[in-house]
Amino acid sequence: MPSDRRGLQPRKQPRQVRARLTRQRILSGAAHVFAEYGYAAGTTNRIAERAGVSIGSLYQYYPNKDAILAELAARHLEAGTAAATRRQEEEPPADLESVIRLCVRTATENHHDDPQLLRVLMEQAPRSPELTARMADDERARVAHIEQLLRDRPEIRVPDPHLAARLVLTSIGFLVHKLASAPDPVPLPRLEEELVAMLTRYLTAAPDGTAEPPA
Amino acid sequence: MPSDRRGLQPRKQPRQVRARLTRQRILSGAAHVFAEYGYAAGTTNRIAERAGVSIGSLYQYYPNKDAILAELAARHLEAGTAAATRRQEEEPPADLESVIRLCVRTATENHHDDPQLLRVLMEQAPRSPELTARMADDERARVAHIEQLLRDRPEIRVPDPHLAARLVLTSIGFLVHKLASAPDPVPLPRLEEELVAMLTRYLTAAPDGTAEPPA
DNA sequence: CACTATTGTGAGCAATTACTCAGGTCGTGC
DNA sequence: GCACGACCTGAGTAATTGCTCACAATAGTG
Repeated sequence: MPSDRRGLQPRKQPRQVRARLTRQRILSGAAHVFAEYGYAAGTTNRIAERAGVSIGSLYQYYPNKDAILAELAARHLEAGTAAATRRQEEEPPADLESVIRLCVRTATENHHDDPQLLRVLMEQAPRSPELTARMADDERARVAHIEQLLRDRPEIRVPDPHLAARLVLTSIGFLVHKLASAPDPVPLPRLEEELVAMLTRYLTAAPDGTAEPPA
Repeated sequence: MPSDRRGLQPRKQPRQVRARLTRQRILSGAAHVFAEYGYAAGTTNRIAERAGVSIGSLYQYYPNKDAILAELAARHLEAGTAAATRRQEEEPPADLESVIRLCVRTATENHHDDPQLLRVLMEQAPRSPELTARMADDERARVAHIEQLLRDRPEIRVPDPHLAARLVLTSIGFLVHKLASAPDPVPLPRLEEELVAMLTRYLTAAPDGTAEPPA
């Protein structure tokens, strides 16, 4: 099992349409194979076969197996944030509950795309420094965003907005993923309601145990 | 990579003390190796070396690599539930907050044991039917326990106790694990406070958005 | 057409892996 | 002491893996 850190950049830029198509086929082949077999058992030969491309072609565009997952991850993150910002611009959330609901919706859509692949991505991220960095950056940005939002709203009663933001985002990201793809899955609409309820109550309740209704 | 499902039962029962010691050394060697290298890169030869035991001895007691992880998981689960029930008998929780706090404490202790190994365990569980089953059973029992507890307490205002129990337990299990071992880790006492706050508010608030203080 | 750059191929190599087995060492009861 | 079973050893095997490379096919250009 070689693959001794050689960077994750593609080793060759496609100059013809044919090549771009090949790259695309490799990527979607990899997505299917990783989702079905997991990362370890998702061999490069299997990916090439599934993509309908020779193993040599695969290695013309990706220096190693990690690079394929890295690009898959990059595209996923990019698509996710793009969708989130677009949606936020279309319909700016009025109250806290709407903000939370928007986050939950984003997570559920994210999950709906390809739960299996998403799991592989999250599992493998900690073992690849480049992936970890990318995902940490993304997470940091989202946390900062929510944190600012919490600071701006007077109805928020929480001692540490930063911690609260982390808690909220981590909760959403994982609970959706976990409970929606459990052996006994929770229906997404139900899950959304409960999550929104839990988090808004957490954020708007006063520290002493009493609570106030949202403004 | 053979290992074609041969069952996870030990292939030989130790009859002498020497053998029991060997088994123990293999187990703790495996715990270290899996924690350090992950499951895929935690090879059986490395485990044997770390345990100070020959590879042949390893395969006298474990039919394959999966079986080692399975026993590790079984022991972990067993220890966890034992500790939880013992603690619950020592000091029966009075109010809801105490119940939640007890759950959180159990999770943090669980985490404190060996965060890395715990991660490997949770990652690998879905790929091994036996492991999945065992962990699912454990989870079901804990959920049922909390669910009953929620039903017994009048101050709980939540539409579906079963879903609420799942949500609470999944939240605790994962959030502790994730936030305590993040690159920027949240101090455990802080995390405990916030988690307890979040979950008690969720469980005791009335569905219409107002809330009542715990009885 | 010819010539070059780009793209595609797949047999096969080097490394690694889970796992075996023939034979040795140790403990235990007589 | 002796015999027998329990226990341990580790070089070796078959299979798998990520990846290379010599070559073939195709596209672009004049």
